[in-house]
This record gives sequence, C-alpha cells and structure tokens, in this order.
Amino acid sequence: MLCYIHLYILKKSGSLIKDYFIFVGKLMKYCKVNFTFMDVNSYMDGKEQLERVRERVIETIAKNMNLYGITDSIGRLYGMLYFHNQPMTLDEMKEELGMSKTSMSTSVRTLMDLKMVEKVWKKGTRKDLYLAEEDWHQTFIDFFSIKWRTGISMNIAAMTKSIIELERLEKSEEIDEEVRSAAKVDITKMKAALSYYEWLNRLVDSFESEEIFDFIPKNKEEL
Amino acid sequence: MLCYIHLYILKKSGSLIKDYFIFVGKLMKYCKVNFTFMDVNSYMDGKEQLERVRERVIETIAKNMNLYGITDSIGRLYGMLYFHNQPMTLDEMKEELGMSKTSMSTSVRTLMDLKMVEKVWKKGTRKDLYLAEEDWHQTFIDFFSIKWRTGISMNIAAMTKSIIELERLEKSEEIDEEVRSAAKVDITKMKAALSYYEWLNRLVDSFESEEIFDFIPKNKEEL
DNA sequence: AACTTTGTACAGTAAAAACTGAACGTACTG
DNA sequence: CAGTACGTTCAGTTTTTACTGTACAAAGTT
Repeated sequence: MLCYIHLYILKKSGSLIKDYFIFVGKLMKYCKVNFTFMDVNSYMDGKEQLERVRERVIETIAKNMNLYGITDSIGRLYGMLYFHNQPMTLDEMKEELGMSKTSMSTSVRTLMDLKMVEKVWKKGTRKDLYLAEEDWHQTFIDFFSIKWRTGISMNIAAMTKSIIELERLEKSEEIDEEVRSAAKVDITKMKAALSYYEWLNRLVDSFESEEIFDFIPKNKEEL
Repeated sequence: MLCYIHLYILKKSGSLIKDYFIFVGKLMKYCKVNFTFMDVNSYMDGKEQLERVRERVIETIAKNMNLYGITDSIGRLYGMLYFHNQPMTLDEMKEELGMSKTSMSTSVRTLMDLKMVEKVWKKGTRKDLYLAEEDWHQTFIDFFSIKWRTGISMNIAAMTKSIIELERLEKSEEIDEEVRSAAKVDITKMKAALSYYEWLNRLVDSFESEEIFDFIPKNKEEL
C-alpha cells in the first residue's frame, strides 16, 4: 500500500518538530518511509499566505496596544478591523474572533471611546457598523489627549489646593519649626510637580493642535 | 450627666454625614443634645494637617500613575518616597505602607526598571537604600523611552517582514486577481503603519535627546 | 398589536494579577 | 566557622479583571 502523509510544521514551534520526529520514528518500525522536505510556502496558496501574514501583523499590533494598557482581545479586534476594509457588524466580529457578542459590544465601545473606531451608517441594514480609524497619527493624538487630560487637570487641582493649604500652615504662628520646614520642602516639591503638569499640558496642546508635526514631521523627508 | 461627643466627619464621604445624622436622631430620643459645628482644621495640629495633605497628594499621584499602567500600590510607594526626603529601606517602606516586604521588594524593582527610583549607598548600613527620582520631566522621558522603544522596533520588524512577503506574493503570477488586489491594499496599510512607527521613533528620539524641550520649554516663561 | 431583530445590562464564572509568608541563598559579623 | 541580617524566590491565597450567557429594552417589521 502506498500512502502519502503531509505534515505541515510551523517553524516557530520547536516542540512540534520534535514530536514529528518521534512520530516518524514509530512509523518506521512498521512501514518503509520516504522523506521529502519541502518549503511550506509553495504548498500554500496565495489567500492562505495573505491570511497568515495578516494574522501575524494583527498579533503584533495587539501586543503593542497591550503596552498602552489595552487588552489583547481589544487590540486584536482593532487590528482585525484595520485590515478588514469594509465596516463590520458585531455579529461578524463575533464570528471572526470566536468571542461572545457581549464582548464585542463592550470592546468596540472601548475603542470608540478612544476614537480608534467609528460607527458608520449604511442604508438598508439595521445593524450597527463599525470602521477602524486608519490614521495612526490621529489615533495617537486622540489616545493621549483623552487619557491624559483628565489626569492632568485633576493633579493640577490637587496640587494647587495642597500648596495653598500648606502655605497657610507655613505662615501660621502656632506650629513648631520642624513642621514649618517640612511644609516648606513639601511646597517646593509640589510646585515642581505643578510645573511638570503644566509642561505636560502644553505637550498635549501641541498634539491636539497638531503643532507637534511642525517639530516632528510625519514624513522623514519633510524639512 | 454631661457628656461631650466629638465627631470628625470627612467632607468627601456623603454617606458618613447621613449616618451621623441618623445616629444623632436616635441619640436625641434619650438625651438633650447640643450641636456645635466646628472647622475640623482648627482641631488638627500642624503635623497632622501636613500628613493629611501629603496623603491626599500621594493618592492623587498614585491615581495618575495608574493611568500609565502602574499599580496603585506601586504608585503610592513612589509618591511616598517622593515626599520622604531621606532614602528608605525596604523595612521602612513596609512599615510605612503596611505591606509585606516581598511586595516592597518587587515594587521597588519595578520603579527602578522605570528609573523612577534609584538605589543609593550609605556607609554603615547593610540595608539597601532607595531614593525617588525627583525630576518628573526626566521620569517622563525615561518612562516612555523604556516602554516604547522595544515595542516600536518589534513592530517595525514585523511590518517590514510582512511587506516584503506580500510584495513577493503580489508579484507572483500564480495567484488570482482578488488576492493580488487584497495584498496591494494590505501593503499600503502596512506602509502607512510603518511610517507612523518611524514618526513615533523620531518623537522618542526628541525625548531622549531632550530636544523636545526646545519645542515645549520646561517653563512657561521661556521663549 | 404581536413578533423579530439588535444591542446592552447584569450576574455569574473563568482567568489573571497582586499580594503574602515561609523558605532559601548570600553576604556580613563575631 | 557558626550565627545573623538581608533581599529574593516560590507556592499558595486573595483580589481584580475579563469574559460569557441569559434576560431585557428599544426599534423595526408584519
């Protein structure tokens, strides 16, 4: 009997290759085995290869977004939407990622809050359609503006209030010298912090006004 | 019988105030109650007040760092170190924050990795001493350099590799038109992404070289 | 009006992360 | 050389977060 066995082995998985050799070893006890090593790519048709490249890139994008405090799942959803050139419905996403519709709903909302995805309207369908924001420079700007602004202003408020309180304390005559000098040091530190937050605010201003691109142009060639 | 009851009520906790009135209501059934509302601050001595201000600010700092993906505990540790003007040992931190020494050890290491805390050496003690980095501009720069660089270069590598693969696929004559045009679109998207990562890299360059401060000066008055 | 279709709230579950205490290794001390 | 003082590793526990399925509300369709 003649029998062909084709084994596709993923390069990255060393253990799989080991298992494959063990398996072939067992096989050789019972059969006559001929080996042929071939480039897997030549077996894959274009569509399959395209799919594989996409998935790798999506995974990289997700891993990167993870760095910014975004879940892997949400990152993968964004990556998927980025390469899916049509707007997608929740059900399609669910199908594509094999997750629950609830998850898709909340994830897509998170992405909308970050302005990384927008809802689009299309005649004839009752389903909501979502499209990935393609301009990553814009995404970057929105992301940090949204994330930082609130934090900055809250911190500035807290610092300002605290400085005022400590200055009152420092001027008070009822406290002992030790506390007074400690207050002085704290005031200095808080003023330094305040100055930093004001700087950060101006940095975010330059993001929002896109003036940052005058300083760091989008394309290397410019300037 | 004459009895004084002093209740210190925290402003921020609405529920506490409600509970207080319920309690007083019950009390009035059995006793004659006189109210006196006083400013809590006048009861606190300077040291206490200083402590309270510090804690509030530390909490704000922690909450802010949380935004950048740093745990509350680690944020609080940093904030505490920032206001503690001497270098601290692990045991002192443990004592101050009421956490385990193990936690202090790992947290302080995280902060060291982010260059937010440095180990200092002092003659006569065998314990490790840690000091908070005070320049937040510097902290900002280090934080993003450390966090972003790896991610960026990994992404650039992945994108570059994928673009090459897709370009080979696109030129191949064996694939059908549909796949070819899809590959073309993907290549465009990946090139756009690549361009973004290069931009981000240049932005981080400007952080590390401190050229960013030419564009956004540390002090508002400059320029 | 009843029946669909669609998105989301909510409660429960699974998975991940933070935190701890005991045990261990290393380096200093007598 | 024991004996002690530190910091860290590791296994186990608690807390938090992510995810799912059911139930429900809103809007559309018959």
